[in-house]
Amino acid sequence: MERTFHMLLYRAFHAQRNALRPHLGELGLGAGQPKILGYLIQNGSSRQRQLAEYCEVDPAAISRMLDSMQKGGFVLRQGDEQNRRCEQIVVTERGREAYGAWQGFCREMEEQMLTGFSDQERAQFADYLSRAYRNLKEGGESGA
Amino acid sequence: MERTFHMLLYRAFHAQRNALRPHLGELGLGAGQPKILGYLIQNGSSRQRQLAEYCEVDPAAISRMLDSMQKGGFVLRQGDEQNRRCEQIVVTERGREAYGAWQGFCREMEEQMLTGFSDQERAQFADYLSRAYRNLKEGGESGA
DNA sequence: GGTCTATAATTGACATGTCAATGGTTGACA
DNA sequence: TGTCAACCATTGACATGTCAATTATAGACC
Repeated sequence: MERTFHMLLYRAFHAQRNALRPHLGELGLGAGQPKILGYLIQNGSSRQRQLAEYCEVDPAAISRMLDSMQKGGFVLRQGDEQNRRCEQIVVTERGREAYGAWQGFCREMEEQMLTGFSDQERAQFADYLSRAYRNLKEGGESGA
Repeated sequence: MERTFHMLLYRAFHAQRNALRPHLGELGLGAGQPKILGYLIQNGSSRQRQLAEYCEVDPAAISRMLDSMQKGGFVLRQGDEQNRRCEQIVVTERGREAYGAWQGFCREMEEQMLTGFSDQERAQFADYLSRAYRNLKEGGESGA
């Protein structure tokens, strides 16, 4: 039944998303939003352009997600004095809390996903995924 | 920088989709549509409900994709005489051709993605992805 | 036969992603 | 200084996904 890697990756990814969806609902976050919070927490603040690059997503998507996250009280847009084109985005306390909870859910999901994997297999799996990503990324840059 | 499996899987999946996107444009297909064609080609025809289960997607999404695919001449909806609630979906010649081309693009992409992977590593990678999928799937069924 | 429930598909409302176009701001350079 | 290109964010149009509600048909049971 078509055991292509395209299919395998799609299904694993999809199953992950489905496993996490209910928790997103609990937290009041959308699917792409925890990633944004994680980046902001690590970096203190960020422009939307940087967020888009980090998330590998169109800036338009970031813009709209931030609308919703700001409404939910997870982040703030504070204009940049030096450069009025830009917005500096910062996380609120509420955003930090939500991200902490999210990480817990992710760990649970990951344990479930990796049931029966030895430590060595986990490391190998992570390595394969990284290499696959890099291979595609490089091709996309030079080729296009 | 947060090396979670959630992140790793997301990025690999995303890179795959980005690599294939231009080809989808060429073919006039949307992202979820080749999967539908593949199923129809293997099974001759199908109801929309079955397609939704196979694609692990809401029936509503299938309904709208079929609208577009029918408009594009890739499939036909032919009512079921026995059960007028249902539609039997069939692939057109154009649909078969597009799917053939799609498979070629997928193989190319896969080669790119697996550059530097030995045969044994490929097999292992596929195995890990399948196991991860099954683990999540089972948990989702019993747990929820 | 008539009602009641289950099923197939569709539709609407919303979130997220793409691409293309727009608006403001900055900065470089003649 | 004035123009022009580059850049950041936003918006609109569209595809895809979710969930919830609706419509039409089937099938079961009284």
